[in-house]
Amino acid sequence: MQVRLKRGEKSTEIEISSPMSVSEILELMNYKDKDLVAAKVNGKLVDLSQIVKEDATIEPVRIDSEDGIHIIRHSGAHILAQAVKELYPEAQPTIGPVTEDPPGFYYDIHMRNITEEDLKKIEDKMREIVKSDLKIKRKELKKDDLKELFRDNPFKLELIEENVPDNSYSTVYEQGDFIDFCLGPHLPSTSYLRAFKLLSVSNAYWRGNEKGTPLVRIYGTAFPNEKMMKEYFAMLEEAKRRDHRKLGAELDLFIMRPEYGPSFPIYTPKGVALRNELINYMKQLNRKAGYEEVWTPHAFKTSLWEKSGHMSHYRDNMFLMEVENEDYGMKPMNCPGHILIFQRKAWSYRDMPVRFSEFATVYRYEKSGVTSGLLRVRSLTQDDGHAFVRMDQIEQEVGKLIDIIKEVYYSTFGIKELKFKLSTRDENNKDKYTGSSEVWDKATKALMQSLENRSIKYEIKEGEAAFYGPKIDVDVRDAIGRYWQLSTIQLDFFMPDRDHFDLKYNDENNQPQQPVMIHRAIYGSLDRFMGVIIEHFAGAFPLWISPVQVRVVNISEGSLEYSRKIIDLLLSEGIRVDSDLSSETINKKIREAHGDKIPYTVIIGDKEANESKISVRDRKNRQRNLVSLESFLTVLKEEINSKSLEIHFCSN
RNA sequence: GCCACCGUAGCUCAGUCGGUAGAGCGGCUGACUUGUAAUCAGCAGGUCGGGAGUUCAAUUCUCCCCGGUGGCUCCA
Repeated sequence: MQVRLKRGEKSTEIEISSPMSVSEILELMNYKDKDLVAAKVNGKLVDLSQIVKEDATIEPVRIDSEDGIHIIRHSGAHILAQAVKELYPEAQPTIGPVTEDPPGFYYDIHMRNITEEDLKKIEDKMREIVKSDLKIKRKELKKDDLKELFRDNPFKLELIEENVPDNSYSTVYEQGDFIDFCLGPHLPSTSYLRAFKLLSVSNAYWRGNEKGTPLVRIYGTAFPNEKMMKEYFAMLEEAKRRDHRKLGAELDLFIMRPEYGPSFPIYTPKGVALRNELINYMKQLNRKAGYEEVWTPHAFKTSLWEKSGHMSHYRDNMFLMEVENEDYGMKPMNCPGHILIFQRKAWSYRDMPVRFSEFATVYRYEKSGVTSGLLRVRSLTQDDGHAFVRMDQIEQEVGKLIDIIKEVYYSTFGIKELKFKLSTRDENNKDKYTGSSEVWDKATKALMQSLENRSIKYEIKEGEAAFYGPKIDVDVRDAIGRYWQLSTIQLDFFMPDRDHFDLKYNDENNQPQQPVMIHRAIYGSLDRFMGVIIEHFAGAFPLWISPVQVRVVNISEGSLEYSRKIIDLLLSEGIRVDSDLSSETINKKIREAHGDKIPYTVIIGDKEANESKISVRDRKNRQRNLVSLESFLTVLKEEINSKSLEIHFCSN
């Protein structure tokens, strides 16, 4: 047999006469590497113990390669499970996958709840296992033998039943007394786990089903060496500094008073300055896209929510109240209100699309464990909008929306880490959905087409469509790696139908037709979007949304009067200005301006006052002395109007 | 909602092996009048998240509640 060893560009070949393992072959070829953990044989990732029986190309997989790291973490999960089994013999391991984001692994185990102290003990036990350098052995077993082996573990039995066809084989991995049902590959032995740490304990459910068996989930991470692990933790610390909850408090953008309103953010003057800029920008885009702005009340009688289906589908998330024997509900969504506006008159096919937009605060009761800073709250303001369109207008309308999303995220805010998702119907469970198959297929195709026309990469999430229609969602990553949904474009065949609001327009033959509703939001939740951009800019906002654009500081009391004059002039030009005219030192004032991430600090001393000039320092430590106020204002206004992502004045 | 952890001054945190608490920053007052990342001094702030229990005594121990943080199908 011909065996070729491939290392990057180089390759060498030998001839072997009988089947032998990868490690034997490598030894034969004099390939020695203490960082070798696995190999790719003809492109397939396998253990070093894998027997080669035919012509093959072998690529060594080192511990610090992408595949190597994956294997370390996978074996880390096994060692974790082994440690748990040794400490708690009654524990039943279930699944233990590698996670991409955050980088690491977890193992879900059916056992009693454990505390952080227990976690320490488990980690110590893992170190023992690593130290004793147990060989990790792969074995092939028949399905029946697998079932016999795991007869005490119903979870593994379920997995075996599900994944291994009758009468066929699958693999287990054995290290010391521990054996796990697993496809592998794994490290050659436990001592290769050189840098690892257990991170946290939480609670998960078997198959993610809240009514299923609760499991203990233990999170950990592992790296090829201590240095890489340290770097990772340092990076995490850095990310925490961007956390919008921390920055929101430091920059005085919003507060929370959980004792009075858990997860109801309260916006302070600076936060509102930022919000207003975001709102004005979006209102302008909405107008350009043909949306007419409307306003609807914050509560309606439940009769409206019954008609819209919210009382049957969304009741648990609604704030309900009784007033004078009548039931009311705070609005969790705006669609029914906008439908009432649509219904106020008769429409022609020529009028379509009809579009309404509203910056509307909605109220949703979220379960106590799922709220998080501004990213998931119970009162949120949506840049909501609804377009009522003809079937043939879907693709164009959706395309326009995608263009807006691209403009807002990519161009205006420079946010590139977006994930587009197309949620479609579960093809095996069509009864769950309203509307005909034909309409669904057409609509899904239209969504797909509008994404592809703009060469946007997207994931298809089959089965994640709402029961009333397919949708496109845009997710973004936060400072600590979690993804949150921002924009959404949802098609809806449900609310316009005869059983609900029975919406109509007349076609060219004067026949009544049912419009399709497009629910859409670009920021999604303004609150969430604020959280995202606080983290994205780490609080150093572009000038146009910066709550304080300019701070004026004086050097000493002598320049007080001239400082006040400059403040008034800036204010009269519509610049958001604050000042520090206290008797503190200039050193301290500058330090604080930097801490507050103020874009421009205007410094006024005797020199400036005498020459009727100003000096400007920016938050990047750059400075221009003795310039005219006019030249500064020109640049300020240019940066504000162009929504510049950079501040330039001090760079020339 | 479930699991773990957490809740001390406006903020960040220390502390009490059970005897009702302390620092820095911030605030206020005064002195200093400063030229580019913390001037000095004094003062005022806390029913130690809420409730109940154990105890001569609870911020500290126990239980309950309220909040916060992280996690809750990235399938063997």
